[in-house]
Amino acid sequence: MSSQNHLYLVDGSGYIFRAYHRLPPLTNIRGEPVGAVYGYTTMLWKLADALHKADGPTHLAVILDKSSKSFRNDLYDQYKAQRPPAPEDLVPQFPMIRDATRAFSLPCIEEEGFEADDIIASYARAALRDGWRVTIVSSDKDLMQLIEPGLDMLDTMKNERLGPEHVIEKFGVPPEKLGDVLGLMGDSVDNVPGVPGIGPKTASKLVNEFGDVEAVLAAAPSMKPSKLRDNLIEHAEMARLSRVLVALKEDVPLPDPLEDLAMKGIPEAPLRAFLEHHGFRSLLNRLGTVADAPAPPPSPEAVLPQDPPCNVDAYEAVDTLDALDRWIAAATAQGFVAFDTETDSLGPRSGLVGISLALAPNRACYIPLAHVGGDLLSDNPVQIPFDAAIARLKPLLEDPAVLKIGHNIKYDICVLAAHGIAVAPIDDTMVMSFNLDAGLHGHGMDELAATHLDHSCIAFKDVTGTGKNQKGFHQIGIRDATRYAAEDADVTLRLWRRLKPRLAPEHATRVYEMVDRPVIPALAAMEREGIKVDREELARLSAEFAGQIVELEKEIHGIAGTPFTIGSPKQLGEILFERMGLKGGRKGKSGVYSTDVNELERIAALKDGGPGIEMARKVLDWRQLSKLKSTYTDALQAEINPVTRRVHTSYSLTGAQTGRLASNDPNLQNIPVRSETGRRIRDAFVAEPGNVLLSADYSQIELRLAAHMADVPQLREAFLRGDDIHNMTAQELFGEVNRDTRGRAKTINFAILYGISRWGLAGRLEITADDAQAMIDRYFDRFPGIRNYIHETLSAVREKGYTTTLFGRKTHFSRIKSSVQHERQGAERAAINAPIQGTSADIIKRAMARMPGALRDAGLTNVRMLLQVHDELVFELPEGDVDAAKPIIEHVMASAAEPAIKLSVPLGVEIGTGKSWGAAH
DNA sequence: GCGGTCACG
DNA sequence: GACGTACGTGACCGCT
Repeated sequence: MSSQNHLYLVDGSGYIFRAYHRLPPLTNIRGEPVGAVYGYTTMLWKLADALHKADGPTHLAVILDKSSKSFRNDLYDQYKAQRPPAPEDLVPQFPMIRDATRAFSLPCIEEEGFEADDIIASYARAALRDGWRVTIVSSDKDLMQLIEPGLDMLDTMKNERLGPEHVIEKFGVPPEKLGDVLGLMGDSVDNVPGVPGIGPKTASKLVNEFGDVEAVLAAAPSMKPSKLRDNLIEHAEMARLSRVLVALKEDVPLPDPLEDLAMKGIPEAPLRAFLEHHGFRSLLNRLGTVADAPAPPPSPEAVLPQDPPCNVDAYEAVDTLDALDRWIAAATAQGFVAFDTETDSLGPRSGLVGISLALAPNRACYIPLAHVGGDLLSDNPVQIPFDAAIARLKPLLEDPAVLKIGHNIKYDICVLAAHGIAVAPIDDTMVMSFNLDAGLHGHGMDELAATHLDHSCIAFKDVTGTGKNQKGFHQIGIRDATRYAAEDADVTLRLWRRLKPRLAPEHATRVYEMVDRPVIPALAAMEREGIKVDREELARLSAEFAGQIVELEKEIHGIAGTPFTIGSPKQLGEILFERMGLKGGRKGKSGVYSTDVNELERIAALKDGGPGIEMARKVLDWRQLSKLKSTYTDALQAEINPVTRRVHTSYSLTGAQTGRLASNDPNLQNIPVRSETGRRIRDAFVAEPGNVLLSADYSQIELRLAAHMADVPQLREAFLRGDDIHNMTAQELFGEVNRDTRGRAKTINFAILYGISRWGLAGRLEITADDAQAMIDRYFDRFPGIRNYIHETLSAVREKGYTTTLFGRKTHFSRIKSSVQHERQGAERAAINAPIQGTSADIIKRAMARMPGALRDAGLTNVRMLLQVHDELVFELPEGDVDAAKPIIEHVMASAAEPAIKLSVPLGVEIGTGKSWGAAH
């Protein structure tokens, strides 16, 4: 190894902005936001660890921006003028960045009047003059101008070194010409103007042709007449100014001499103090022995020793049956394998294109099965015959002794089911993450890789492109496909090694193994099955609605006295409240008048509203019909799968923080039912000839759970007797039962489930806040268990940061300690609701997981579960099976909590059948 | 990409 | 005294 000095210059400000946007919003043990600081600390550690290693630093400094003003503001007063202020949960992290740097005993350099980029450039120039090597830790494009022999850049998030070839690839010019390209194209983030109409492509073309900005401007008059020519001439001065603004100043006086930046290794004491201050526990582990302490909550990061970084060039493209057999044998011997399927499109009925496997970090492969396209001949044309590969993979994927690990494995189960493979047993890292960290961050693979592995995955878009030129994965060359696909399996395996050991100590095993994992195969089957939709019926409705919409439009424009876009809240608000002069328009924070249902209904009920009353009524009708047409009758026709001729939704297990499912593409959980017109859409969801649809729904499940969880004897006994619960509440609260008191009691019952506020209740019941408060007090006096439940739920969430359901599902509420009142209050209401909504979700998931087996055991092999709508399950079955299926379905649903949980209230299930979903209700 | 609106439990 | 007003979702639209 040479004794050459190697200076690392860390662009600290750039790093934290990037870390802030890429990493989840973690908080430390005191609830302070530290996501960016955590990322920054691990990054510094990595650098400090590499001291004296090949390519590692011998000298290092962190450079920060001291103030927002620099000499560039004197050149151009608009420089960085429209930059938004830093996000409020990032601001307090800036001083912590300095603390972190000091904890490593590293110099932190900032100078008034200069930007970090200029200081970095000046240090870099000085070091190069002395014959040192230089690495700039940043991914800022301005700094890329500095790249030259002996100076490179390092992107620690992508673990990528950037040399001149990177600049050429990205900007089409070598680093020394980059300033000219940046000057011409400008930079909207820094508010550097550049020349209008010139982006990276045009800029690099011009610079390559003419040399630099001055030469381009000089050549402009002789170009062929075009907008480009005009812009170059008209904005020549802006181009010259921009060229100066993007140039880096390389002669800033150095605050500390180069020699003072020498690294001394990682000093233990200050670093330990810093890590303990923030509770970065796994980093403390890395430091060595941890002081004896009662087991603190495990930190969100890794517990295992660091794995080697992902090496996408280490992955194998499997091109022979022998090679495939070797991978299968190794997986079988090991007893677990992470895998991922690649398909030609999204959705539960997509076509299989290839499969990747991972056995250990960097030990992963991709098995291309259905790639096509001419350029493959030069890449890797050899693919194993599809059927032969499937035949070999099936025993592995079905082997009860080999655990198959996927990230969102429901998708892979769907795809493989099309080829007769029933994947089992399974683990799912996405669901694990959800069961551990719901409410803290998302659970997509890219985000988890960044959080837990400090790794940035190859983006799907970077492989396939976007927009109209986007390719299907089957059109991707096998070399690129292997890098992407095998990396996904590798990352899944790495995530599994981090997340699986956390389940038991963090008490997430129960919900994972008893609720969420078991429901995956049932959901996959439902998605594959789909539901039949009567296209002709939808088309009839679309046409009918279209006619009515046109009529209403004419009438509305007539009342307004001018045509306008009714669907634009902005235009509608101006018509109503300015042109028509209606009073009481409320403007939201965006300055647009509110025109929502409440507002329009208020206008429609005005005594002196004049033409406004007609207007409001017609707009309400127009809105309803437009919504039904665009979202349902039009969109659903397009969702009918041409092969199965049914509609296949996709359920997200991690979409709702409370543990509910979410349905998308299309959403079949919000098909209209409340309005008469909307209900006609449910009649288009039908059974095949000879079959019927069966709808089974839990009656009042959330109120029943509240009665159990909050221990309210009157509610419990009312449910045991089978009484009408809202009547009972009305009797308790108002002493008499009639339509009015029952309606108010119902509103209050729901308000309780949602976390009540007197203001909210007052708004709903149209009474004063004082009266609402009196009603809430009375409710709590009659049902003191509810008051206790709310109190205990809030104490627990404030202390632990999360709520739990009866099955142990956690939902984290990081805003529960927010200093912003409405954020905190919002979190409190959500936390009151989460255990109830979440337990209900747990129960129906358990029913769904058991349903296929229960039906099979009863010999009902033609009964298919199709849909879940939170408290309702929809089945399709032969007419003749209805009588046999009803008691099975009823029993599975009613007993779904057992034996894990014994509820003190019965779960009521109501069942209906009919030829259509509408008729089954 | 965001806010407004509205469909559901 | 201002703030904004019930919990959880997803899709579509207009607008930038």
